[in-house]
Amino acid sequence: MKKNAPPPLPTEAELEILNVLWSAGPSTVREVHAALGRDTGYTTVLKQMQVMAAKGLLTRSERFRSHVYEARLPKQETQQRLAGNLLNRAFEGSASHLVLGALSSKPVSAKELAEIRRILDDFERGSK
Amino acid sequence: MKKNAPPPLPTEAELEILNVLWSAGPSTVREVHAALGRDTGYTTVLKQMQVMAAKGLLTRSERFRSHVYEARLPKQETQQRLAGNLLNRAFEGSASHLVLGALSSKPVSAKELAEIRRILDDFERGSK
DNA sequence: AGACTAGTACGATCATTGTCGTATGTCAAC
DNA sequence: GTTGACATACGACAATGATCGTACTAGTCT
Repeated sequence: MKKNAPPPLPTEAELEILNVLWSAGPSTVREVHAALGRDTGYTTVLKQMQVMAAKGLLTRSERFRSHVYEARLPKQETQQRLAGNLLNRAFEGSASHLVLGALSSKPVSAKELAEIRRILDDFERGSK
Repeated sequence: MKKNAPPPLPTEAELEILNVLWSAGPSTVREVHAALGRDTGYTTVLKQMQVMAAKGLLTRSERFRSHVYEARLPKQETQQRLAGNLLNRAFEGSASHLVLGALSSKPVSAKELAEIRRILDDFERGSK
C-alpha cells in the first residue's frame, strides 16, 4: 500500500485480531480464528487478515503449507496512537480530561491508581 | 429510535458536530456548519444532524423558521463512554495502560500532570 | 400575485466494514 | 491418479458513514 508510512488505525474487529497476535505471537489464520471465540466463519477471519495485510497492519510470511501473520506494529505503539487519536478527537488534547473519563468509566483498583502515580513520576522525572 | 437507552457512540464526524454543540450550546444547522471549518456542503451537515437526531444523539426543537439542535448527552458523559470503550477494546480494561498511552502520545505540560495528580487524589479519597 | 430567499426533506452515490460462499491449489496416502 | 483434507483467493452482499444534488415549503418584498 504505502511505503512504510504508519498504517491506518485498526477498526474494532481488526483490533481483536491484533490482540490475538500480540499475545500469541505470529500465527496462522486458523490459530487466530480459534483464539477469537467469535462465531464467525474461518473465511471471514482470513479475509480480514488479508485486508489488514494489504493495509500494512500485518505482515505475512510462509510456513510449511500455510501463511503466518504477525502484527506489524508493536502493541504499545498502536495503543499510543489510539489513545492519541481519542485524545484529539474527543478531549481537545487534554490528557487530564481523558484520564478523568477513563477513571470515571468504571471502578479502578487502588493498585491501578498507584500504578498510574508511578507512571506520572516517570514522566515528571523524564521530561524535566 | 430506542426508548431512552443510551445512543450509540458517535462516529468521527458526529463527534465534531457534538463538539460544536457542547461549546456553543443549542444551534441551528447553519451555525454548526459555519462553526465547523470543514469544506463540506450545508446539506451534508444537515443530513448528518438529522441522522444523529434519529439515533438519539441530538434533540431538536423549533425556533422561528429553523430547527435548533442540542446534544442529548452532556459532554462529560459521552467522553466517559468513549474512554471506557477504548479502555476495553484496546487496553484490556487497564486504566494505567491507557494513561501511559495517552501521555506517550504527545508532550504533556507540567500543569496537565499536576492536574492528573489532583484527579487521582480525588479518586483515592472518594473510593476509599 | 410573483419572484426571492432561507430553510428542510429525501433520494442517490461511493467507500469501508463485516460477513460468507464458492472456486482453486497442493500435498499425502490410498 | 483419484480422493480427501486443508489452505488460500476472490467475488458478493448488507449495513453504515460521509457526501451531495435536487425538490419542496414557507415566509418576505415589491
